[in-house]
Amino acid sequence: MKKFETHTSTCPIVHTMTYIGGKWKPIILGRLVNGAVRFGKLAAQIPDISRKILTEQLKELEEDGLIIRHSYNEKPPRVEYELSGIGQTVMPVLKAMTELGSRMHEAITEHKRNVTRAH
Amino acid sequence: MKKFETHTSTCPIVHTMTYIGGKWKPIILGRLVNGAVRFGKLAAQIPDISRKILTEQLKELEEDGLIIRHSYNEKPPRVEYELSGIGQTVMPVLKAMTELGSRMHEAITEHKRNVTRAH
DNA sequence: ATTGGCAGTAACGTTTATGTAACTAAAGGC
DNA sequence: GCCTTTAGTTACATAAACGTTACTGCCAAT
Repeated sequence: MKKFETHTSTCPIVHTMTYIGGKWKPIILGRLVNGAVRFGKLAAQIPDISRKILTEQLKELEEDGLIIRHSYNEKPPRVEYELSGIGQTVMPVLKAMTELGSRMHEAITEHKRNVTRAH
Repeated sequence: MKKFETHTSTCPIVHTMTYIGGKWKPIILGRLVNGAVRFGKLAAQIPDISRKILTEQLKELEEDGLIIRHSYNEKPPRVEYELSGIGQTVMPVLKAMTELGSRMHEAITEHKRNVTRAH
């Protein structure tokens, strides 16, 4: 997503989109609500995300302070990601998105079926 | 945003992102919560969106059934957009995003200042 | 000696999203 | 006749986002 000009804007929704508006970020954050998760487990649980994109998104989330990266100096390596204090504050949005998703998907699917049938 | 493979996914957050995950969609929907708004007013109220993008996004929202387009046959033309029933169900998400945005922006700004100072 | 697992990185290519500028129609005012 | 207004459209261009493939280091097990 092309960056907003955050400094120009005062709209709170613009701010929210700036930090968690990426295609994958809400999904990644949603996987972390139950505690720290390893890199490999994230990659396995999120369908169709490439490791490169996952790495990039995690790095951005870390730079913004939404998540914390724990790197254990072991072989083979072990790296875990967990929500920070700031990251926890996103949970109400994730919760609302979770509650909305399935119902809205059904409603829209039916809406489109009706539109198609109408012609 | 590249489309998700919605049919493959069962994650509600993925569904939500599919329909309102675009850069501008939550912002547009946020402008409609207080009733129908004309095209030109939307363009004026949303900073930095081009008319072309606004048109496209409105068309997508209409196809998904989130908003309703009212076109009055006048000269010069008048077109208004308003939230549909499905569109109303998005409001909890918009509300959560609104409440989160400003506070998160401040928190992240301070976080980054600290990181920079630490070196 | 070879293989496997983990958490990446590098180089490269494609696709979407977004942006700019110019243009349209048709009525009303000057 | 000419200008203004509204809600777009068209053609063109760029910038992000996203993806694939191949590669790395290091230890343990086979």
